[in-house]
Amino acid sequence: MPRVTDAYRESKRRQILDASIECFAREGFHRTSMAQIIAEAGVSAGTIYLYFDSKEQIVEAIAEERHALESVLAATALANPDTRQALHDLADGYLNWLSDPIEQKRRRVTVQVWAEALRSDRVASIVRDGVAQRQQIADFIRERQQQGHLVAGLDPDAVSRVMLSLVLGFVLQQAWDAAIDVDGYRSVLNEIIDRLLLAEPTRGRVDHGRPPKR
Amino acid sequence: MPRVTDAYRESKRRQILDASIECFAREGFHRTSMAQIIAEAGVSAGTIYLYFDSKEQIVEAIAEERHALESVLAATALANPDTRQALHDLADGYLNWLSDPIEQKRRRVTVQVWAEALRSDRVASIVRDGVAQRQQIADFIRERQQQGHLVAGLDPDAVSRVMLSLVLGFVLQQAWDAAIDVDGYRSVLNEIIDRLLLAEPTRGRVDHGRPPKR
Amino acid sequence: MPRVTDAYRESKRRQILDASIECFAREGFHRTSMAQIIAEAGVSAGTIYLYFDSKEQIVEAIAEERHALESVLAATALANPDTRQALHDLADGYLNWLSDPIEQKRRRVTVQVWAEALRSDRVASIVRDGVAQRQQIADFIRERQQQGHLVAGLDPDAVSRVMLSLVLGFVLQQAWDAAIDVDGYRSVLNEIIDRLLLAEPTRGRVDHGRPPKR
Amino acid sequence: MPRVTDAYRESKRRQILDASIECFAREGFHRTSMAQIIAEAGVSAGTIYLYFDSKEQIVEAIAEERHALESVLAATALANPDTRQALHDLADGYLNWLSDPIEQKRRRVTVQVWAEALRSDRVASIVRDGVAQRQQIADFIRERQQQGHLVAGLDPDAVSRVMLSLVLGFVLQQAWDAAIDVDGYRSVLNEIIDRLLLAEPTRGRVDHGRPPKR
DNA sequence: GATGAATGAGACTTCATTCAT
DNA sequence: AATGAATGAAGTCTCATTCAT
Repeated sequence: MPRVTDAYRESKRRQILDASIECFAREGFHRTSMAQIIAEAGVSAGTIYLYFDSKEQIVEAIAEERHALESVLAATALANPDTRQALHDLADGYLNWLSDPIEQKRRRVTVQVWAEALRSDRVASIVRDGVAQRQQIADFIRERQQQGHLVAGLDPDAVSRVMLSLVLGFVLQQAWDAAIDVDGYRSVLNEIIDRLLLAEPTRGRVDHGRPPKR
Repeated sequence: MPRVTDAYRESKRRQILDASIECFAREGFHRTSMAQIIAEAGVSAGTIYLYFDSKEQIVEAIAEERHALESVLAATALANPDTRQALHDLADGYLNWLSDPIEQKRRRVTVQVWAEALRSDRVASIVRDGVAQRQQIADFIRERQQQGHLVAGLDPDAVSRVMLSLVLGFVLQQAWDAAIDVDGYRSVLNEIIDRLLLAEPTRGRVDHGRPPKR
Repeated sequence: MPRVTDAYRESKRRQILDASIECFAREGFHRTSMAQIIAEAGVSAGTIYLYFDSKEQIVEAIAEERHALESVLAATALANPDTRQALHDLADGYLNWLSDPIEQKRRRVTVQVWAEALRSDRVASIVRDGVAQRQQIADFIRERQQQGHLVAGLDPDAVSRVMLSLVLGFVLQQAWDAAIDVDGYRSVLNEIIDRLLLAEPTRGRVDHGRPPKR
Repeated sequence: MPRVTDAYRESKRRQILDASIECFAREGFHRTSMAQIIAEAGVSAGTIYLYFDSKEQIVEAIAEERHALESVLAATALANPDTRQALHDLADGYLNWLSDPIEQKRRRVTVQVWAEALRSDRVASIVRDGVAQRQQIADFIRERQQQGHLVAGLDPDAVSRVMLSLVLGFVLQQAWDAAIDVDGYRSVLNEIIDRLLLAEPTRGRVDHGRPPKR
């Protein structure tokens, strides 16, 4: 069956990747044997190695794919000149994507990629690149702060880290418990966004209970 | 009457666990062989099996230990009647703990435990138990909302999830990049806490740039 | 009527054999994969199997080719009625051939063929046939002994084996170290030939140092 | 079965090496699978790797062993002050050793080691070291030439190469055909030695047949 | 005739665990 | 209690060969 089209190759590659994701989501990278991937993909051992150099490389390909998808979201949402809307869209975009049931299985793999990044330099750099979109958010924060649309005084970099945490943490919690209440999470996220948009600091405006006596 | 004292057994167990954490932090659970743990711990293969039934069980023991430590923090901080202070103390407590360099190596293991929870029911239930302290936070939020110390209208459960995310996300980011700016992160965290303490919703109070025309 | 000419087939066959020799000389039979031969020859996997039934058969074809070349030498040299000259020509012929740089790479393959002969009956019989030219030398020795041109009393068969050894040993040593001094080797060879031509035994004619006292 | 004696370890190692030699002699290095060695040695797969790092290393160990044995011969024989006797002893020593039926199987492995030396740097250096004993012979020749016990005018290095060839060639021929006539070979060897001991060159002393007319 | 993607048996090696000492 | 040599199932990957195109 020589000289196949690129589309054919791509579909075969997809087939292997999908089978791998299926297995990885079920059993984890390390508990998944090539034999399982082979069975799931319905191809022979040799064929897999025609498309990937090693099991490790399959993991990397999946990691890359994951993060490629993510970075699109930020770019489009943050283009909105309405600062509040931009941030809400970003949050909504992520949460909608994350709650897509089709994606949930894949997200289990993402969590494993995160752990794998601690061990594999290659995966680490993929994760680092993926997470680098955080810089877009930091830039956005900085810019909108200068325009007076966002409360000043907060380190844009730190804000972006906090926002990243809100996504990462959601992914983790959802991976552990798929029944997580997305809408509630979204509400709190939006509330945080709105409140961080305030120009004035608000500290001390409400009674926080009995103040410590020291 | 035991042939060895409990203290002896305990110290040997620690020795094995510490060696395992060292190896796991370096190479990950699955890439760490018993032989490596054996070398690191300076005990024999047979001895390890006198203290643990399997490699899996070592992982579980470490997972358990991790989460046992964490749950103390929440309980003490949240006892403070000053709501704002309680939450700040909670955030500070976590961040201080997390930035303890001694703990940083161990946290790499924590991230792997999170991934492992997707595969092992046993680890999953340990993680679930550990994360169950979130309930304490939710309860705290609910109670203080009723007392009027916290803005109403937000689902306490969702708020607690958000707060948990802020911790999980920090741990991840720090595991990937130990040089993360803790103080900046802390400031933003505290700012969020303060602003969430506001009794009044703040939506629309500031100019968010050119509003969308729809 | 063949679809392609014999010349075409032959050139393609050569191309494959040359590529194989190249690879075999570099990596050995067993470490050379068909993929390497395919790459070196610039043909497809399928094509190779149009010309050879198996990798094994390529080895055999090369072994055959090697020994076919060798057997010509002996025949021509030994036709010379001048016994001494015939033997010198034989030695020179071999050594000249063996020191031809183009042939040196191929000789590395010869050494492997020798080893392979221990395993493959087919290769063994090829080597045996190739080495059978030794019989020509034995016959030559016997004949010239009877004519009084060569010292009597030596088993012609054994002499031929010794002469074969001198060639085999040279090939081996040269395969291990291409910088071997050919001319020195040739001198000694010729000296041996000359001295074996002596009609008289020479034992005891020179002082061999202090004789053992037993 | 912990803490075994060195003797135990050594015997186990021998067991594995002997099984390997058996298999290698039968099938060659590359056609012998670890499974075959395992079966022949009667140990488990894991055990083999307790004694050797790889299949390759077994080959190297065998190569080393082969050549270690050989180098003893030369040293003892050449110590004899009677030059003629020394060389005869050397030749006899080798041939006796080589015709020992127990050793014949092992010699089939030696031939493969020679071929392997073309591919593996490690094996190559072992062969080179083993063959380096040739230097002892060259030194011996040089020294005895100076003492007038050996005909001068021949390069000692070349003579030693010729002598090495006589051994290598015998090994090869015997590996191909175990029925080789050792005594005949020995006679010719000794005759060559005797004749090379002559102080006077002998060229031209006998009639070599009809001289070429040029 | 030529191609080269596909095959799948089988290769080497690892490693968690056991158990005789 | 402690040891560590031994185990052997299972893992990843290779590669000679085939066959639809």
